[in-house]
Amino acid sequence: MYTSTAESSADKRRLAQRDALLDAASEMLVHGGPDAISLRKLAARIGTSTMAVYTAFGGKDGLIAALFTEAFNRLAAAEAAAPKHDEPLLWLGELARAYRGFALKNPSYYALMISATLPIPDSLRHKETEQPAARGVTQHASYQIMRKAVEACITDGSFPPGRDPDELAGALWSVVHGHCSLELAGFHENAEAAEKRFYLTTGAIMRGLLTPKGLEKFESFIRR
Amino acid sequence: MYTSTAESSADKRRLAQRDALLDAASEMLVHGGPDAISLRKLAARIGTSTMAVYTAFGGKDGLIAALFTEAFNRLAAAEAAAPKHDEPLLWLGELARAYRGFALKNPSYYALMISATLPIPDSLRHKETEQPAARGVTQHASYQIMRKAVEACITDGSFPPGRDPDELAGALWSVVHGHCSLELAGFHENAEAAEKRFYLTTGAIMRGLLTPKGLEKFESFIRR
DNA sequence: CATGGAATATGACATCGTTATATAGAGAAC
DNA sequence: GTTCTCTATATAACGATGTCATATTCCATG
Repeated sequence: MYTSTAESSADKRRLAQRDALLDAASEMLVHGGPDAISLRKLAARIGTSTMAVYTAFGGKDGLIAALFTEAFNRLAAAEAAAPKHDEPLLWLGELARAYRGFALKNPSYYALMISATLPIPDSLRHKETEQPAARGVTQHASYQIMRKAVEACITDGSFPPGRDPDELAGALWSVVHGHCSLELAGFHENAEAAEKRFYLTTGAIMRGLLTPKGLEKFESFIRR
Repeated sequence: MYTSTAESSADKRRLAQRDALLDAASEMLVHGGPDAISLRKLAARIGTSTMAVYTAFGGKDGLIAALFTEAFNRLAAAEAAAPKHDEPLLWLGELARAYRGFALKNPSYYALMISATLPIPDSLRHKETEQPAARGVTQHASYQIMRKAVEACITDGSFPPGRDPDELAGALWSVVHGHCSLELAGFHENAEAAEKRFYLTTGAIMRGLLTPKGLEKFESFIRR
């Protein structure tokens, strides 16, 4: 029973409604933000009752948690869709650009990812796993893609050899996330100024991490 | 009437209860996070009714907005309490350390500041001012202190002359905020690893922004 | 076809923010 | 000092929310 890979029609129906719930919740999230997700309205939208959310996700917290992983999956998809140049440095730049593009185009999803920063998110932490929300993000594809690009920059000689890829990727993640978080909050004057600052800040962290050789390449790419 | 600076006893009573409400709300925020703030429990705690919140703040949104500015005031106080060395670079380092210390010691307040990142925060934006929450933060003391340190580093020659202080301060703010946001979310393995990453990341952005002279000074400070 | 178990619908419950209305209370005017 | 007016407060109600208990329905299995 447990190891049965052949999905019965009941399982298919279950998964279908789970997807329907997730899609509708996603639509509500994108349209009105995290607070706009109401179980009653959600159930009414797909013509069922609120109990469906409990059987599929165990409650609203489970639904939010599912949307949380959905957010990271979409981020990973956006990064995977970024053009992958042969030049690792250019690839890394495209990944940063894709990250910001995702944040700007999906502010509600990004807000949901950020909201897990709360000390007591109640959405993912206090369930079976006591661990905070972002723990384990480094295992996710959204992070691993950036890590791969960083590794390529190390073997490329753009980043110092022997440097921990996670340290470098974590630093870049912090910078990109910090900028996008502030930009979405309205920190900058306007969109153009924010974009200028984005390249300025990401450029600065790169200059602080690159080898002389990598820096030379980087500068040549900048002034192309 | 309007220009009367002499506060009547009614005004004093009003301000006193406003402070009482804010203190109790702050306690609830620190204790249980933003979601733990209930107008009913808050009113019961100080022995009044929920209407007090409406007369003092206009509703829950106004209360949250007041807590939001309170958060920035506390951050500014933490930065002002940081030791101010004669050496601007060291001062800047103390400010970054103080920022992280505030975030780690006041996760609920920091979460409240972060929660304003939402596209529709409903707490500060849709009222009289349509502007997002973080707009105008650059006018606040918490930012201006860092800006002053950056300016000192420019006149000091550590940062390139003619560089826009707001660009530099904004970049540093992005980096420090990004790291703290991820650290509070549980991105890092443990506290020691997080601290190491903090100095690594902030060091990298500094290296990417400093002049050769400033970088030399910076390196000498690092290996002290 | 019959049956057992899971999914769902319904309704109740506690809680929340908000608001209308009534009451109390404090300062102003005489 | 008394009265009057206006503001603040208390109370209760309203709509909405998440959650859960119970009853019903539906479907797969024997």
